[in-house]
Amino acid sequence: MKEKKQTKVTINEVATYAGVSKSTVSRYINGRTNEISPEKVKKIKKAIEELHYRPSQLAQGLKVRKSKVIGFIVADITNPFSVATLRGVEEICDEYGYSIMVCNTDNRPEKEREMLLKLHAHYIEGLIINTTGQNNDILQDFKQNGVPIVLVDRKLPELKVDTVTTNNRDITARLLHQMYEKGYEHIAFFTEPVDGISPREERKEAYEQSVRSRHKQSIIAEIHLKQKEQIREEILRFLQANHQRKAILAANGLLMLKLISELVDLGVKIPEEIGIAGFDDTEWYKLIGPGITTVAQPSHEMGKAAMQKIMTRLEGDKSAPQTIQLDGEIIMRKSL
Amino acid sequence: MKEKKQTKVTINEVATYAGVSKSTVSRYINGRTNEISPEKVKKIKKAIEELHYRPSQLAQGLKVRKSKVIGFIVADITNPFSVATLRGVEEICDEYGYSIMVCNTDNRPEKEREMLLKLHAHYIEGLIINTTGQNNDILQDFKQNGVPIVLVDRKLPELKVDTVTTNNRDITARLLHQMYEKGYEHIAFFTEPVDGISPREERKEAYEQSVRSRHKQSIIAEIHLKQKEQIREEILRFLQANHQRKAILAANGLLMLKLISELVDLGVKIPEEIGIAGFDDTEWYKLIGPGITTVAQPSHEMGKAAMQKIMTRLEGDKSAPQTIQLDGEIIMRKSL
DNA sequence: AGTTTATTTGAAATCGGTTTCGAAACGAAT
DNA sequence: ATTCGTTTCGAAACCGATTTCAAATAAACT
Repeated sequence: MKEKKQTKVTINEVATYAGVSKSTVSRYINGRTNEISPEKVKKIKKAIEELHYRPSQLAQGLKVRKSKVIGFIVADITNPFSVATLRGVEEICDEYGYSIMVCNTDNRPEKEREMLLKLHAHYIEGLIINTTGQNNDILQDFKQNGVPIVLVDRKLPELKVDTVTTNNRDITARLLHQMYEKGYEHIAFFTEPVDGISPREERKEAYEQSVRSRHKQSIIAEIHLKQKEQIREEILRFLQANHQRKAILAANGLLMLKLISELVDLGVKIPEEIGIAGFDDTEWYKLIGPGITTVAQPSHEMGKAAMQKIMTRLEGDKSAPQTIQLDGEIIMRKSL
Repeated sequence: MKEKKQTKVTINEVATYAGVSKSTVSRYINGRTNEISPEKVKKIKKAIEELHYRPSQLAQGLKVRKSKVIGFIVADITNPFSVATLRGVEEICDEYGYSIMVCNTDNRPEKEREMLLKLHAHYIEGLIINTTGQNNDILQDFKQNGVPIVLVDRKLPELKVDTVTTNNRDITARLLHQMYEKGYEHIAFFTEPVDGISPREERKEAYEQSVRSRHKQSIIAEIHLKQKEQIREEILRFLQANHQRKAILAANGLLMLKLISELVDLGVKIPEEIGIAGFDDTEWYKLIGPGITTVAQPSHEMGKAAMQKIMTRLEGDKSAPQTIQLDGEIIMRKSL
């Protein structure tokens, strides 16, 4: 069995097989069957089926400047939040026949930069991005070129583009309110370095404001997850401060995971010795310890909304950039 | 500010800007600078930089039949196993400048079919797939067309293609061995319907064999996750059988999650009243109850291996299809 | 029947690249 | 000065589609 040169079937082959010109086949593909005589329609249809023809997205894209691909850039694909968003995006993409190129940046601006350039070369028609915020120039370029961008989760005020986020401030305030209601007096806020990342910023600010309005002292621990020891130290410091009725609010899921890990290792009882709550709900939080109280983000909905926005932009909507804010939900469990 | 017709910069513009022909620019792009005089090289380089030129992957791909894209089809993207694999694939893709189109099939053959056709239209150069096993004809086509395929996790013996899996049989046997060592007498196997899906099949068979070789009775519960009640019923049935020293082995992560959920709801003590163990380790298993014993699959490595294989095939390796079997690892925790 | 109008159709240009092929330029060899 | 071998380069064809444009055919109207 020699090298089968078995090349893809092209529009030309369909044309000759059906005995028409490729122009006509093209018309057929694009649904302009009203411009074609019924017999030829039949023939073309037959030819396409028998040859298993499928138009090349590349050729098509090259000609009409539409790749039918959208780019999805995410800071950390291992975060379940990202995956849920991806699923939402995918759902809408499917509806419209779009494909997704997924890129992971590991929160590294240079990698994000590369990915952006790569996607650019692929003529993506739209971009959904959970950005590091360090590549605004390229994003600007996309925008100039008429490629709609939607920021998810992380805002970027200096860039005037559509954005889908959670109502971080409000939901944080409400969660804290409930924590105070439950009698916690000293609530610490554990966060990764804010670094201009909007949800972190908003949560932190909401925390500070909440604390301030109750004339308490804010206790903020900034954790670098790379430094394995640091989180334990911060926990110990907080635990050893001799006040009662303590709780920790963790600013994101990954941090929460580490936090619980340490607490379990230290043998600290939740919620007796310390209450905890955090962001980014996942199905297994209910199984951990007494069940962990969290803010569930509507990630899936966010993905859907983002892609939907891309589509309306592609369909010509030129209205001012919109910020869609979806509501998170507080899932009360026994960790408080 | 009117419609900026701001179109992408093309090779032609670079050519005229640099005062050379596009052939020469093309030569430059493809690194054949030895065929170009040093001055022109300089000029072209300058032009490219100043114009921020990046060759169109579409045009390039159309001509050379290489899209620089690989397809990754996964049965369930919300499964952490899939994500870990994706990360592995991505890592290698990056190295070679490839992009990934991710498709989720929800384990539905028709959706898988659509995705396959879509990817085909995009001229993907390689395909990594966690298949439902119902679209072998299309996979066959890809293969015929010279698009390398790698199956991950799920084998398909009737298709002669490269495959990356875990040593399911062996690791299952070993886990069961350890369970018996620990004194469990009655071990039930909970699985989703096997449906020709190889890892499920292998795990089940290994279980049956293990049980048989010890002259015990196999207790297999086939769970349809759609039917919410069923899992609880099966659990109760097993619990109520009046033998002692029971344990459940769950065939995959999702099932395990439901299982634990129910056990917690029922207030059954793990491991006192029942031992449990399962597949697909994730970071939070150590935090659930006493810590859940699992088989950790080397998902990330599997993704890397799969993509690596694609690359060697693309580089011309014509050797017989290979099955790469990576070792899972038993992570013993307190749930046994 | 003759003219006008509407409907079908295919040839050719185009999208942005790559590649073949032959011409021009250059120095070296005769 | 002529010939030959390299090296450097651009014109043109091509990848697989879409689209314009004008020709051919059919239908409609005097």
